[in-house]
Amino acid sequence: MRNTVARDAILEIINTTDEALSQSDVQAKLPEGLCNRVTIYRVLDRLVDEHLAHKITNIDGVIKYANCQSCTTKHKHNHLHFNCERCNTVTCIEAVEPSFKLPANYEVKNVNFLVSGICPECKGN
Amino acid sequence: MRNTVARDAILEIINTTDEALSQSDVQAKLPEGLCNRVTIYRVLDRLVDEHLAHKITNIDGVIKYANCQSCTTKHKHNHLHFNCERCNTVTCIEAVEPSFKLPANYEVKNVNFLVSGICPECKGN
DNA sequence: TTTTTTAATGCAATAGGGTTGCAGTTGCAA
DNA sequence: TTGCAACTGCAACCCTATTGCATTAAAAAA
Ligand SMILES: [Mn+2]
Ligand SMILES: [Mn+2]
Ligand SMILES: [Zn+2]
Ligand SMILES: [Zn+2]
Repeated sequence: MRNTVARDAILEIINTTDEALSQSDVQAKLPEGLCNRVTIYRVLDRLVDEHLAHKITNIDGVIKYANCQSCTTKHKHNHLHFNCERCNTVTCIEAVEPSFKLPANYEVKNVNFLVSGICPECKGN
Repeated sequence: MRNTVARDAILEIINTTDEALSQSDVQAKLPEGLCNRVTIYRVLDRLVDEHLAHKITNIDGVIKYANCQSCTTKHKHNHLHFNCERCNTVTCIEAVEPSFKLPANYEVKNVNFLVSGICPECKGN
């Protein structure tokens, strides 16, 4: 993958933000006019292909992206994601991996565990 | 809630289908022209309000609806949902409730556990 | 350094799921 | 039977996301 201005800027944002970001979230953080909005969609998808970011489908159907902690050869993201209804953020709860056991013959390829409610920050205010 | 033709038909479909349905899935099962597509959206939402159906956000962001087994005063749906990538269905796995424990001060209001992969039917074929 | 290759981008159009405002209709309680 | 709020149809709209194609620009090759 080529090292472009858009890629650098977007990866930097993903890596320095502690909440999952949608395309429009990323756009809001990018310098005005750095790149086209379609490019953001494409770069984010490429970062997923490169195992540098992972996708989360929020409860409202919007796709959010967050950096990968340690995915080299393949993605592994069974951790929980929390969507705060008040501040409307989605955060990776890396420490929590829900356990479950499917009946026989189900082949699991991908997991999207999303819990929504009120986050500690909003709770305290 | 009033007893309308659309409500009756849609509730019947939801209750006799063993997979979660989107608005367009419901529309495809309804007799041509029985009601407007907007009505389907509105009826489905009303069924959720009445605790007769629950919502699931699929991995692709599309909202699906399935009947409630036993929700009277409030919804309780911590069970797993499985999305088959091959036959593109979403099914309630009522028997499986993933266990997890959030750090302190998170208030959970809603849960959306979605696992995607290959279902037993598709696996066998 | 210059040339070449092709990945990456911008732009405009398009798709698809879902919502909204409002006028007209209808279930059902009185 | 009547009155009215709940429900519906329709058209317009919103939002997220994708696609086709011409152009640009990394970075490999010369
Ligand atoms: Mn995550
Ligand atoms: Mn369910
Ligand atoms: Zn919050
Ligand atoms: Zn299947």
